Amino acid sequence: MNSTLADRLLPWFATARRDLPWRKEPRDPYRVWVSEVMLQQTRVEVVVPYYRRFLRRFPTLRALAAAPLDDVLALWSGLGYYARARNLHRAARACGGALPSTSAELRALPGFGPYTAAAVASLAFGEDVALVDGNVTRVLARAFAIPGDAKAMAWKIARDLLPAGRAGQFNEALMELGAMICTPRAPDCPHCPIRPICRGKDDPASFPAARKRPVRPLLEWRALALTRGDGAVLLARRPAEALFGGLWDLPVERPEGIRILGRVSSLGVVEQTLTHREVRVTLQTARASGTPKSPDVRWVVPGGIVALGVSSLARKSLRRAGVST
DNA sequence: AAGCCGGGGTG
DNA sequence: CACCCAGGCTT
Repeated sequence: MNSTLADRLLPWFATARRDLPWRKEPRDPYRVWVSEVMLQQTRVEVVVPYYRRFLRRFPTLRALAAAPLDDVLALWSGLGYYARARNLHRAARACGGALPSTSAELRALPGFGPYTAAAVASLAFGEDVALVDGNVTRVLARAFAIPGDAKAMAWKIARDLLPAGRAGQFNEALMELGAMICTPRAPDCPHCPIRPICRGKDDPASFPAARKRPVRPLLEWRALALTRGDGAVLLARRPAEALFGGLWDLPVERPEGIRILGRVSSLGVVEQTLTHREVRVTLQTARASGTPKSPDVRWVVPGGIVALGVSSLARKSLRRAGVST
């Protein structure tokens, strides 16, 4: 008997499956969606606490659609890739109370690419549709010894292997295998359920082929921590299309309507390494007063920052300036 | 097809 | 320090 990959994978998954908050049965499409978006390029352990907070504040799609974008970004603060939050919010408002139930319709909503549309459709609506993420690419690249860039071939193989009527389980099992056994480094081949049919088991490090990374350019920014007598700090909203778009941050210069009192002093340098950028912020501080002219500039009192979207880098600068976040 | 978009855990 | 994570959007 020539047993298939699905035949080996599904029994293993039934016993090894992690208990994650978005796996509660019956699957709620909204919850599946939120988890899938948060999990884009983001590890499970990082997502879990964000997911719990998000669902507590926005328990339903309607609650999310009714909320202001700033509230959504506030709960996304620190998670990164903030376009995900903006698209999630846009899609919630666009889909009129309920998610569409097919991958083709989902694909038309903002933030739904090939992966997320297939994930929500198969996991929440039972559609027989394959998916490929970083885990699946790695698992299939090894299992079938795919040379070079394995992504496109992985999609073809995933479709070929998909067991009818069990797409959701199969997709989740494939990703779980990639996360728990067939890991990027030091995969646990001896305990792998598909080891007998894996072509890459003797050389897992060769698959998928390594991509070369471009060098990280250095961004040199300035930031001004202007504080008021009552402890408030002045924040400015970043342009939507910029890095950290739509989030609140320390201003680069003195905004219109603001007077600086006394002397400007240095707070040194704050740094943050991103995937494609190295950011170095030269930080200064001063006492100030006045009323900002732009609505995108605000005095934020201590404790008020929690209600705004703020990047991890901005949080570092605020901490350096002695502002509690 | 390639570049851009965060942040952090891990070897 | 390099690598990569339940990717999508833009050009």
